[in-house]
Amino acid sequence: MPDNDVMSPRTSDVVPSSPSGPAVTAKGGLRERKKAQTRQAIRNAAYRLFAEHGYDATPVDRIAAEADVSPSTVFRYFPTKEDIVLTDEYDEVMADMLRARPADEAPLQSLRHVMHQQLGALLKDPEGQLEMVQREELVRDVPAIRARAHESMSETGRLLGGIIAERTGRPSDDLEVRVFTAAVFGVIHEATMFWVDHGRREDLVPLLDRALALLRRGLEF
Amino acid sequence: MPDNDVMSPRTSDVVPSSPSGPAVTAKGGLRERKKAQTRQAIRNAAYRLFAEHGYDATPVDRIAAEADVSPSTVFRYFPTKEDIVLTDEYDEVMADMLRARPADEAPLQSLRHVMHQQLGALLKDPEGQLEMVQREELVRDVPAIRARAHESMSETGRLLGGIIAERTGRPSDDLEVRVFTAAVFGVIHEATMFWVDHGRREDLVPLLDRALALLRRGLEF
DNA sequence: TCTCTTTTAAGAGTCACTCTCATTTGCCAC
DNA sequence: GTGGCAAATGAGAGTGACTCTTAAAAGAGA
Repeated sequence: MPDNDVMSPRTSDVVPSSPSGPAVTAKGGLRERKKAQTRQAIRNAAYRLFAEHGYDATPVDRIAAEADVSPSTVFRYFPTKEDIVLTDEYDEVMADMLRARPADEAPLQSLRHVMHQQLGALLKDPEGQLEMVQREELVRDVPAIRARAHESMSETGRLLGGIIAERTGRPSDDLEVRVFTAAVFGVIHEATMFWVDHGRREDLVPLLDRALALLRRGLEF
Repeated sequence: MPDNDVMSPRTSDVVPSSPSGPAVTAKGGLRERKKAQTRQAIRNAAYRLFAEHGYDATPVDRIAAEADVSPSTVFRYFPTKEDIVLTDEYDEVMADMLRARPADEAPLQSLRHVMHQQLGALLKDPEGQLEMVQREELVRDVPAIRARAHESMSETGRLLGGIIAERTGRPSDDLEVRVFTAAVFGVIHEATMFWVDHGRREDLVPLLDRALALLRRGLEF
């Protein structure tokens, strides 16, 4: 009786090697390609239907039908309906970016650079930009998704916090480190929400910089 | 056809006047007393069962039976199962505390004082202390509750942010104000989780002070 | 005691999610 | 190619949170 574990590729088939996978099967096989394809089909169908009818008014069965798979397959790829929206495929990428920063850089600066890189990559192609916008609008509008997005941010924070702890020679669940990442990611999320709330009329990057600058000056305003 | 709106008393029958209510019915009637009583019965039953069998393994029907009410009544009092745990009855209290602070005090200091007051009141009687500990452990252990707790924190932040915005003469959804409250409440939540994670062996108040001090010095550590 | 209104219980229905099992399908010798 | 193997899928039943409707019960006030 084999455990099914189709999910969490954590990266599309562009990135060559994943440091987490236990020397898994090759990535060019027909099987792998079909999986990625199915995953994307489900996600596309979901985004389309969410945009048209709204999140709550779109049953998973409907998404399955639209993506031409069975409902059980949807749940095999995404543990919950929310997860269709909330990819955290970027976590490992950001972790690598952070590890690449000079060890003596102030943590706040390191994270600022990582954010810049990450956003730069994301906003480069219109594809990724559109998906980000759709996702953030769902985060704004759907309470269940917003709550999960927060949680997801916390996890990212914990991951990157571990790296910073290591770099500064502190225990991995040091209070200061945890508080630091909580503050930074909470602030990033809030600035992003501000951006979405205001119809994305200003550029996101300067908004993030303002937010992080406020943090750096000890929240004096 | 009257809309049922039993829920959200937002305060037990101790506090005399609520600034939000539209001059509602008196608070000493038998009806009101029974409502408060039912609400508490449900909550007590829930906490007892959660402690004994775990959150996920406790169906709402079971809670209803234990509290001797029908399942529909449970949902009339608490919109979701999570809400049985996540009271935000303290929000308005904290808002009043914040309004009572001197207008020229630094916002970070004001919130620090409010937290101290609030925690002081909460930890005074063993009743409230126990309920807080139970709640925070559920927040730690149950992802759904943790996510909602985060959300709830954000709402509190938005409420108090409005007061701070007013005080500093800024628009109510000013970026700086939003980032400020996001940082402060994110940090408070993280420090509280740290406290719970470490078995509550240290006092919470000093931990919060360390966390807020880190914020004040611009996250340098 | 008699109304009026609020609160409750009961029950049917929807939907997210889980588990199991039989069928299909890409994979890999041979 | 072909046959065996493991992985992926589909189908269906089951659980549990939550919604909505309706009729009975119970407090408030005359």
